[in-house]
Amino acid sequence: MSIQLFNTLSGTVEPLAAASGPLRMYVCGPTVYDYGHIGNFRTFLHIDVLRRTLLQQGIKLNHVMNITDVDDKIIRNAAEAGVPIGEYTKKFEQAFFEDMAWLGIQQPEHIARATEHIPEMVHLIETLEKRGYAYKAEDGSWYYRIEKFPEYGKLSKKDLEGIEQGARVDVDEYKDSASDFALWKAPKPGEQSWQTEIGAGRPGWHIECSAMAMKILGETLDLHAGGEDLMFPHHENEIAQSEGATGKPFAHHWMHVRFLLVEGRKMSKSEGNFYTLRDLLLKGYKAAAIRFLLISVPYRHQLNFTFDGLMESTNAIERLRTFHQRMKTGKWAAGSNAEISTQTAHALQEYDAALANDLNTAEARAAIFDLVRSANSAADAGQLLAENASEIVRLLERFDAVFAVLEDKDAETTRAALAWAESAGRIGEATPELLAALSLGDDEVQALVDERTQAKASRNFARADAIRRELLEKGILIEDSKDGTRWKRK
RNA sequence: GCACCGGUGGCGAAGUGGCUAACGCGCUGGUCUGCAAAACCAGUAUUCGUCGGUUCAAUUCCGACCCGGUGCUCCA
Repeated sequence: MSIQLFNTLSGTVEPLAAASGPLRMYVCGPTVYDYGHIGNFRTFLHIDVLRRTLLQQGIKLNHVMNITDVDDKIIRNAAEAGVPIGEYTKKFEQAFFEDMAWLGIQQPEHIARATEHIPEMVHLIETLEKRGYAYKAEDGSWYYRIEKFPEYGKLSKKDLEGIEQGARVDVDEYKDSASDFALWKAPKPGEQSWQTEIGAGRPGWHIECSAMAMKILGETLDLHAGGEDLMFPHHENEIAQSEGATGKPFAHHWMHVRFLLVEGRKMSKSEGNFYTLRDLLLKGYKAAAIRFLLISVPYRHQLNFTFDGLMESTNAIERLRTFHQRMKTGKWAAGSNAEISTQTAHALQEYDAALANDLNTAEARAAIFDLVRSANSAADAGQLLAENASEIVRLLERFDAVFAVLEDKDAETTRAALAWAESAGRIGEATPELLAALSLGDDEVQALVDERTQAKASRNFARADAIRRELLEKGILIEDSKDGTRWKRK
């Protein structure tokens, strides 16, 4: 089954395929000037969903993500912090990868840093100059001559006149035309710059992606992806630079992930609804729940991120995990119930079809929940047999290869976040409930659970209930069943 | 202002020119349980922003309007 993916360039849903060999995909990564927020991660999570879906279908990938480690904001913030930009960006790059791991986002095959590819960018600018697309301005900056590239605007469906009339493009006295964009910025006093064949300075924002993508993946990519905001001007400029230099299509397929809302409003610092992953972890929300919420709404739809939604995701994951455990560890009679087997096969088919249909994660999720209900029901009625259970476990594993929420690593992740908060002087932001919840280690919990089991055996229900209440106050939930007592962290 | 996207139950959200409008969470009642929890069962939108139009038939197509978002400017 090939996957159908909306292509911004053509405006239609098309099969995503590699021209040859592994699928060459380039993703615009973060500018490492601050901690990543949930909007950033919505994009990277959906790209992770794409990545995992492709891998699940046996498609080999060559996936590159860049790290923008030099730009205006970095220069400004590093100067304010009084540290060299390399030191400044390193801290946030590390935090970014830590966040990615906490959210279960897989590492791409290649990470490309802008500052490590200055020669490639310079070379590309030289090529563009030879072909008449680039010119050097009086101050030593280099610009791209947009009028030389008539296809400019084909991705974002803009026409040049509209852009020029938009008027708010920066007016730079040295440019030939207001809409020309910077390839290379002349040095300013006190700013980091590089001495190169085209003069001293630092790269413009767009050139790094063209240079690194083409260096690592070749002149034509199968897929290029990023947040919807990057469509214009960033991706449009990448196309202009790359196609101007090679005369070949830069990327066949373009994928853009929609922005999210937070509590129905756009997320912004001034609205007071701006959250980094770390903010949420310190409030006691689980990384898995954040992941699940951010991927539950398909990537082309606007997601409304709310705290109610986070609770919903927490509970929904809990239900899936409980079900997974039940199927895995339950004692089932030998054999196979044909009806359940058919339902499982149907769920698998629906699940695969949903993801293949432009990554419809909402439908894929629904297919799984449908099966949860019918299988639980059959299990309660004693009609679910061993073979059915293992089929279902296999299906859940297939689901989890993309959704990655079944394994409970939440306590571990939250402890790591708390350790960071401690070192960053932000431990005060951790909620009392969260600190209480992690105050007991697994062994201590188990000891109390064992004591309660003893109390129950001797019908000392008062003591048993007291222990249960005490544990609940620390966020630990007790479940008695025929097969013994289980516990879990809320 | 111009362009594009969206408005579906208490909340989130899928979807389709005509079958009972998925799925999750929540809530209510029941089964089970020492009591809980988990799980299951039943209930929870005569209706898909508003008003018109096309059609035998529209939530689904068209138009206007209202609301939210995005781009035109740094932004995932």
